[in-house]
Amino acid sequence: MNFFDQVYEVVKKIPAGCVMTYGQVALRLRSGPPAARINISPQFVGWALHANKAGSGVPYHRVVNKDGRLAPGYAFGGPGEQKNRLISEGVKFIDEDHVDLESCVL
DNA sequence: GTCCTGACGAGTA
DNA sequence: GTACTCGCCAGGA
Repeated sequence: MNFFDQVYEVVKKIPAGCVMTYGQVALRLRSGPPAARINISPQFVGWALHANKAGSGVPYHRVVNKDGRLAPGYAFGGPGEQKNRLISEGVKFIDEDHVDLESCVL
């Protein structure tokens, strides 16, 4: 169980229609179960997801940066695809590129 | 075996 | 208010 898997576990727990920021995930890992607690910077959350292969069952399109903006174009077939998945899951967008973080604060 | 990089965020100047 | 720097861990070259 490395920090990779822990990131995946947290992301997997994000319900459909909800989004979480990198910072939120990192914070959750830091304040999670002591046995699994790791000091992680938000940067590595994204990096772990990037290292993960798309299709591993990890809905990492639900992870956005603190502004609620999607990854520049490193996800799936591009930001459009990620956005598409979020919309089809019922995630609200306050802007063309910004998801509504208030719609589901975990 | 070692060095650099990498989807970010928070703090300081 | 804006811009820059540092920190975190693991994988790849």
